[in-house]
Amino acid sequence: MTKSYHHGNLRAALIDAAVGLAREGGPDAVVLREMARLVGVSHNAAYRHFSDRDEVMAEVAAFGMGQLEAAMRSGIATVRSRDPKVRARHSLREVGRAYVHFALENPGLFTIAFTVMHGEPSEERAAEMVAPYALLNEVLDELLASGAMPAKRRPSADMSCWSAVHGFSLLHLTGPGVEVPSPGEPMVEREAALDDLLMTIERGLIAP
Amino acid sequence: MTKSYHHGNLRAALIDAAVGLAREGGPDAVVLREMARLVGVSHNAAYRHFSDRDEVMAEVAAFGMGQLEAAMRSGIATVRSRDPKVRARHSLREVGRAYVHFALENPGLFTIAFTVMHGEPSEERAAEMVAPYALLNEVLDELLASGAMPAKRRPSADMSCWSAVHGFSLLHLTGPGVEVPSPGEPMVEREAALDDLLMTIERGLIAP
DNA sequence: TTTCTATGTTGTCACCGTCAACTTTGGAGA
DNA sequence: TCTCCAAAGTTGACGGTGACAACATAGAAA
Repeated sequence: MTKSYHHGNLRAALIDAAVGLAREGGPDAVVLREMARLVGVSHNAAYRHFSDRDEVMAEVAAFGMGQLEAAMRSGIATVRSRDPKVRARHSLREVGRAYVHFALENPGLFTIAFTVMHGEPSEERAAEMVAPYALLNEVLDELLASGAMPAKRRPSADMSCWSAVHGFSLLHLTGPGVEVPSPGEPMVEREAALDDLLMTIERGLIAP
Repeated sequence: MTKSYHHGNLRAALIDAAVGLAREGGPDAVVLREMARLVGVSHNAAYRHFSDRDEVMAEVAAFGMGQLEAAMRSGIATVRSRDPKVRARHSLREVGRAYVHFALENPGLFTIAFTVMHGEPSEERAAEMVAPYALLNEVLDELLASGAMPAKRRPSADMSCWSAVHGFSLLHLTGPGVEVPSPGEPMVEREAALDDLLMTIERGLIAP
């Protein structure tokens, strides 16, 4: 409460502001001075907590990855099937769907999460950044264990699935000629296209 | 030759410089003042030929799309098969491979080509921006005509294929945890993963 | 109570995109 | 051939940004 000279936990507040900016305007909207303004602190205050703008971006990216992972887990949690094969296949579909939905609903965060950052992150941070990828691999392991997918397909399956949903997301976010859907009809088409994509990948992994 | 006051075709020269900067440093490296410096003209000279930095970026993007389309055509041109079905399938693989290779070899151009631009482009420019997409559709039409792919798959096939190669490209350019390969061994793994991706999509489109 | 260091602040610099006002040039019309 | 004018390039300025350095303050440790 003491809003005197020392803020208390400025770092967290700044990250919060940065996430807000990121949500609204994407990477370019994350401006150190604007963060400071939002928190009610002078420009340069951030430099006591971050060495760099890049460090702030890394923080936002990590947050975004966390949110993405959570969304993917929620997607998996909706699967009701008991039969292992069916369950694994449905799980794969739902992580994919959740991935795309998150990207389309959180363009700014998603974009920043997948923006290169040159600094070497900590061990823990590195793990955080690949959590969604790790989760996908869990689902694929389940698919393999259920016997639904030939073993030889497993090694490259992660990259294939990830590529598909990642590409679909980005094309709909920044692709040329891909109509930006105002909420309504186009959403339906987009969902249909997503369904087809997910089924195509699934067939590709499972077909003999 | 007359390098006096009037340059002659400054616009083209500036675009040239912009493309060079884009190649080396990606979007952020395209700096109006640096372009002017490279061409040997004062800052602000560009404003006689472009209304905006965005307009320059649009020009670079269009150039990149052109290069991408050319690369894809070259890929198709390598296909030797005569049998329609085989030929169509190989063409699909090779456009995909060319797409990814272009992206990985021209990160800056590729990135800018897929960067949103808010202004309404001309009719002609719009066509230029979707040329790679149009080319993919040609190949898919061929695949359909050859009878290799069920007709009901055709409508969403474009998005599925495009998503896959686009995602693969971007994940390898900016993905977290995807090791940046110095020329050598990792390239081989990457090519193997790409092969598997292309085959997975192909199976997904063709499997009954 | 004193002091010392974390944390914020003020001031400054270089760079960028953009606007406005000025200058030069080469070609169209007399 | 001469004149003049619009197109093309220049100079100068403004606000905004990330970063650095020097200074100020609070709050805990001594």
